[in-house]
Amino acid sequence: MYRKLDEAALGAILEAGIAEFARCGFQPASVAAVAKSAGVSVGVIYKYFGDKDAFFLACVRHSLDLLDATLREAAAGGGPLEARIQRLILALIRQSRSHASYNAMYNEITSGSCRRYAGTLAREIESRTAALYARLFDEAQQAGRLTERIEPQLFAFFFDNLLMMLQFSYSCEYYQERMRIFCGDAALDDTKMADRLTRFLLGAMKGDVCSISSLTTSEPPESRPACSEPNRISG
Amino acid sequence: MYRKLDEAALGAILEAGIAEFARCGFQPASVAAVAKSAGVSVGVIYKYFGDKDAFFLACVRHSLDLLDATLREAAAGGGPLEARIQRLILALIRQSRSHASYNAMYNEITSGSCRRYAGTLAREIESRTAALYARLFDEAQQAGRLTERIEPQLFAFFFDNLLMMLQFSYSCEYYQERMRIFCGDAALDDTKMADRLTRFLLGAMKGDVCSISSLTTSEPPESRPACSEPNRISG
DNA sequence: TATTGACGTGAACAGTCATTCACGTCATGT
DNA sequence: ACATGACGTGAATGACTGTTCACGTCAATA
Repeated sequence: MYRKLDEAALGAILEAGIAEFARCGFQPASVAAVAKSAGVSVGVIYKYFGDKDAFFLACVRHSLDLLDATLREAAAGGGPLEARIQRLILALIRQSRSHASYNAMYNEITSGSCRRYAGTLAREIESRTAALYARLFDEAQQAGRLTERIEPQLFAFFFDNLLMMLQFSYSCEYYQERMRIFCGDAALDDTKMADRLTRFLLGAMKGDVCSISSLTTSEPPESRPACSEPNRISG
Repeated sequence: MYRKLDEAALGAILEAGIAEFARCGFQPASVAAVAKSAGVSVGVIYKYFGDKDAFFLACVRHSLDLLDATLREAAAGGGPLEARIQRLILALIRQSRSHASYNAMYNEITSGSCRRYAGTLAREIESRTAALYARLFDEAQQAGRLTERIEPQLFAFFFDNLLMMLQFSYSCEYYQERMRIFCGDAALDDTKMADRLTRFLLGAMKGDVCSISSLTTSEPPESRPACSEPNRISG
């Protein structure tokens, strides 16, 4: 019992930390509660991680590794773009259900009490997916699969916005409740949700070549043939 | 000085509260700090609002009123659907910039330390927009302006997801940094951002009538004519 | 087996914060 | 001008939490 903690014990501490931070947020999380839930004394957390701040960052990074693996696995398979997107969405939904704490902790990271980590963590967390998605949609655009009327980075941004909200919707209480208000029972059917979001995204990728002529436009990336449909219906 | 506080003074306390809750989150927010920043003693906050929980709810509701007004105003004008959507987006972006605390507080509401309000607040906050958007897209679908392949409520859900993330992206530090990572300088141009998101949404509304035949489909709301384009390009 | 010291333990400390309430102040009514 | 009491004040209270460190334990070594 008085030997250095092994990998598994440290992992258990990190898991307990993730659960606690996800449950309360950074500041209200209690180090003593983490220690108790992990079956160790507070002392070891300070010996191994320094202080609460460093422990928090360790928890974030630990959860990042696992999320990364999920993402990579889901994105790895080949196949048509549509199928890949749908697979990614479904994987994220399922991962959010089964590892709710991980996603809930992400939500906590974005909160005000983590303000001083905002820059660092945003860069650490988002730059990977940002680059990945930007490349994906850049290639799609070159292959003529993504409308020329939206820059690939912006498309990647909207895409990730939808994915993040979907993850929160399956792992944080507030967002769960919100999804139920919006979708009713439709929220319960993972396959349906993934299917509809895929359709939504594919529609957005194809773009609407008509009916935007009247809008304020700022340097449209490319002009397109005129619209062949009735122009608009005011509602 | 020893008269009952007037409307303005109470408003100032609520504003100070919103700023504090937005800055730290619920638990770390200090009632004493709010009192100091509002120029009153802690006592009055307890006299007028009961306790910290009740004060928090009062702040949320106060900010809701103002947000509601913005939303209603932006949604009120007529005109073509496209223009209305774009106007709404632009209004939300500008409102997020000018009243960052309000949106940042929303983000805090979704956090774990507000768990016990999740149900109540979600219902209070979201049901208005949820119903509004669902009706909007229901009408659009009946007018043939929204693809039949997505249920209006789900479309409204995705729509609001995008709007929420956009608001956070202009008011919370973490999301601001994230947006910069994804979009670079494009994030700075409000008109451009509103324009691109509008295009994205209009594309999604129109839907992609092709190329989903290979996907897992769950009870597609309606069948559509076969696609006339090459089917897919694997990437 | 005796010794050693690396290691985890958890009581104790210092600081913070929500909440209370005895008190001082001043607008009002006479 | 005085008495009254409604009202805000802010020091005090009690609870809680991050962090430390003197101590006990036990695996390894000779």
